[in-house]
Amino acid sequence: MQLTQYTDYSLRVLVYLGMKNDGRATITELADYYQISRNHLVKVVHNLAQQQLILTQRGKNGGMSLARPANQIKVGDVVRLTEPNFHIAECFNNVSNKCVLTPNCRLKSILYQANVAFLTILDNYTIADSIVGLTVFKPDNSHAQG
Amino acid sequence: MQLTQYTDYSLRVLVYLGMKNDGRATITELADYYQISRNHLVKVVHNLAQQQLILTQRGKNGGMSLARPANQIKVGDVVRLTEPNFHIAECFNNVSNKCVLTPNCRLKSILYQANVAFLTILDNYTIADSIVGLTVFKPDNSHAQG
DNA sequence: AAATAGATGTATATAAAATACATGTTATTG
DNA sequence: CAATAACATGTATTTTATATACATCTATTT
Repeated sequence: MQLTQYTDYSLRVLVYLGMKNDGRATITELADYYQISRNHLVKVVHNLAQQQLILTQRGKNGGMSLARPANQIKVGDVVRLTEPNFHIAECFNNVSNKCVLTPNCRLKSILYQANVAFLTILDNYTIADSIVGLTVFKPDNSHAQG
Repeated sequence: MQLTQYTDYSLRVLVYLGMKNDGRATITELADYYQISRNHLVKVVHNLAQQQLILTQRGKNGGMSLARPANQIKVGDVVRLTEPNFHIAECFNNVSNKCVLTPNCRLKSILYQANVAFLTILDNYTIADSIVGLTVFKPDNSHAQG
């Protein structure tokens, strides 16, 4: 059981923006920081903007920023808006489902309850909660003795 | 977010065994009933036997049966024993993790709590609970008027 | 011994996800 | 108003995970 890297990257973008003093960043800056594919990030950022989780600005001095304060963005909502589906088992996909137990099987509602519980926990936290203890740039210890 | 079909099939095997009066079945019987790949089921069944969730018997009149009563097999345990991993995000995989936020990021513990909540719900149910209302063979309504 | 059924390992196919590439659009700045 | 910076968008390719197929072995029963 895992979330897609797409969702992972989406969360990291928001965390980075929350960490930065000015709250702004470009895709290139993020790709460099996380050492991940710039091209992939382009799509992640585009989706975050479509979902109104961030604001983007094209052109020179453009970039992105959080659409609202980090403490008002629930982790659960981010996951709901970025994860492609929550087809926990085949029976959750009405199109491809071929299980002969449907619709009498109780497993589906059990799995659904578990999925709800998963997202409910994430709803108890915001991007701000994820950031505690993090800073974009490491503290300046360059003058400290090795 | 989804479980693998492997886990889905594992659950279906246990549900089928729980449904049957004699509690016994062969791989071929299951593959026919669910209309799924016999070859794939072979691996599912083998794993279920290794995890001591079912007992298998080779040879003529062989087959499988539940290792213990259906009401003593938690859905959560089945999922834990069949799902290949619970790497909710990249940072859960110590081998491949390259996220620069590790280990200061709080997201990992938030996602872990959600994963625990997911499994905890499944621990509240057994294979017997999943079966309620199910029978292997449809009730005989052949004499009823259309 | 023959037939049945699971055990096991390897190989292939499929599907999903991630990544790369090409080009377009918008905004700023000098 | 031209040059540049940065996001937008669609398509193609690569990679990985998962599912499926195949071949052969071992065990059990009759």
